[in-house]
Amino acid sequence: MAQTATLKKISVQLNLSISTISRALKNHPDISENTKQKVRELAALMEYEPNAYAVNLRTNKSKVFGMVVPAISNLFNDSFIAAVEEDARKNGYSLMILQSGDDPLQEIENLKICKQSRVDGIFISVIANSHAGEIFLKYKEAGLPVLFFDKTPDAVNFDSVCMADEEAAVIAANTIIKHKKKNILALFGNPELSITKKRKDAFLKALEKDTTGIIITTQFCVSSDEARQAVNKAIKKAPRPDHVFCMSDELLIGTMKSLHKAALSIPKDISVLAISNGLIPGLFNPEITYIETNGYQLGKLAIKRMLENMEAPTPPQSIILPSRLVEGGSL
Amino acid sequence: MAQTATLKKISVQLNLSISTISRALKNHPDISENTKQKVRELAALMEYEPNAYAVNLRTNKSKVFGMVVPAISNLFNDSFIAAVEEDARKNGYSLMILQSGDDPLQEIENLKICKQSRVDGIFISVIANSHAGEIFLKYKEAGLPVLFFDKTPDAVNFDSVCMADEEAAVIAANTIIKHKKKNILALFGNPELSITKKRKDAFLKALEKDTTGIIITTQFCVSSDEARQAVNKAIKKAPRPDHVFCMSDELLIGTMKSLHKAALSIPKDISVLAISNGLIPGLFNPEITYIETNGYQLGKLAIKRMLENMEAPTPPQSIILPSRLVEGGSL
DNA sequence: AATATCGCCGCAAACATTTGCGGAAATGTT
DNA sequence: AACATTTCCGCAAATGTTTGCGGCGATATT
Repeated sequence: MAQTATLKKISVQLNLSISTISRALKNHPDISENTKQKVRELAALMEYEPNAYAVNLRTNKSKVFGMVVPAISNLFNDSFIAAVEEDARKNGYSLMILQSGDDPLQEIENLKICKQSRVDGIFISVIANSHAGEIFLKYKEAGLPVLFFDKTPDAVNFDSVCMADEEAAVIAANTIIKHKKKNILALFGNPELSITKKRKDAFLKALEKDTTGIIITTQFCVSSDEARQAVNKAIKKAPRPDHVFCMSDELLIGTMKSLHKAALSIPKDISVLAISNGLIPGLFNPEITYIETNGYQLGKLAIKRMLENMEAPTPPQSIILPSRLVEGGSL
Repeated sequence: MAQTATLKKISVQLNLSISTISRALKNHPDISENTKQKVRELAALMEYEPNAYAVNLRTNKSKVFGMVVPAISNLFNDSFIAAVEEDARKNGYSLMILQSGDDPLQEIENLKICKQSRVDGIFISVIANSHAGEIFLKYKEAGLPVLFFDKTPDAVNFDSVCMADEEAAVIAANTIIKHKKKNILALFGNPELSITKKRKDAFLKALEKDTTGIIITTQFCVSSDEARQAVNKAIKKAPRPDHVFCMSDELLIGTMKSLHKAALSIPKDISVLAISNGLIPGLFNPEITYIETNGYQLGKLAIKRMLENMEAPTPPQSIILPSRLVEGGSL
């Protein structure tokens, strides 16, 4: 209950001025070693801690980053966030997290909260039908760094950190060709997202190279359950697809539930390939072959870029994390 | 690039005092409707936003909660955090997240960061060998609310929100008895955690009631991989266990990898039961029967409790969320 | 001995906001 | 017409910290 210590309280005890206390605690050369010693001792005794708000007010810096995501609880986002938090903390920054759900208004609201909280920078993965385009521009002009990750708008001239979406899709397509699959069910996420378009276009284009007559059925699913139903339906048709491609963990989960229920054997009856963070594919037997999208690594890149921006403003960059195939036994 | 608007800047434009602007924007009755109108218009035009730091400095409130967890990326924690963030935001609060890893010093450091950031309250799930006991006491005495969730120290006189750990363990034990399992491998997490002790003690005690001669082997595993190795070893022994109990998702994952590799059929060769958030058990075929620990629901309870505390300080409560059995086909 | 240098420290303004108090003008009351 | 009340607004202090500038005594330089 002891009142929290302030510079002033220390100063009256020691019969010194506030400025001297301040300088002593920051090891300013103007202050003699003698008084520094005294000040430090009393400060430690009184458990002095600088009032962050006063500091922020004075310096106009908060040492806080804002993180705006559709949802925290997501196999990709959570590891991304974990990585960003780790390195932010190591560099004296904290992370403030806001979820947008799938509500464009909430996303805008969250950006405003970041602004009002005077964060020093914003990480954002945009929602499907984001309306926040002009806000990004405005913030940027106001000198508030905005960094997009994973799900980015089509805006240029911003920092962004993404998976190699096209590359991943191409690897997927080539893997499918290599295994001579002929009747493909390809599941993609929310069609409003540019990440979906990119992956789908690259996937289809890469498959076109195969001239042996592949049948491709593409389907958009915005939830695990939609994927399950899509697969349910597809495997009842004749001819049954001999392969399912899932562009995300969510879709993979739905797919596997359907295949389990239908008691189809993988990869004998049907093969499976996904783009994933890696946890989920490892749970099945056989393990699912996947193209890795490493949220943790991406987070490391993102925070690195942001910290560079804190040092000195640099021209915007698009950073892309390469993909790699991790072989399971599902194909 | 326009300098951010302040009360002062509005005041000079309108030839009014700063205090009048401040009061007008808060709809203070002292100010005439006429000038309120003018002020509001100009404020909107200039895109005035109150400087959070100045407000916080003045009011000594931050509208920010701190969340200290061992790790964000965790099937339980991430949904807990998501729930807390949702309702915090709805009530005008933001969430600042700090990860402790498994480093007691980092945990203490994170608590200090919370204090220095002048958060209005702290949610914390402690790490295995936490050294932060005295700090909690000190913060509490200083009027900074601390709420424990999930992994709590043995401290009394604090708010805490937990799963019904004993109850879940008892349900598990009874389920095992009901299914007449006789040779049980029981996997528990970090033995330093009180949650582990509680679950283990309750589990063993409930199994004692069965007098038909059950063999129980308990094992502590601090990672998914340790669980995998433990199961690997156990199933090679004769007689082979006819059941594996896992107190967490992490252990379940390791267990399933081992069982898959050994090509044991569930539940014919061996049955499985877990305490889990629900996502992972649903991925297997058959789905794993589990006792539910709902991080999301727990988060809702936690933030509700914290917000009550903001209204008016209330005596500490221990809130316990009941458990329920969710039947899969693994038993 | 006069001047320059240096070590050590305090004054005061600035950051943006909130709020108790008081004051002037306008209106209402006898 | 004298007084009381109400309406509307400004002054100034306070929150805790940072920092440019200047000052004073002591030592060093010529």
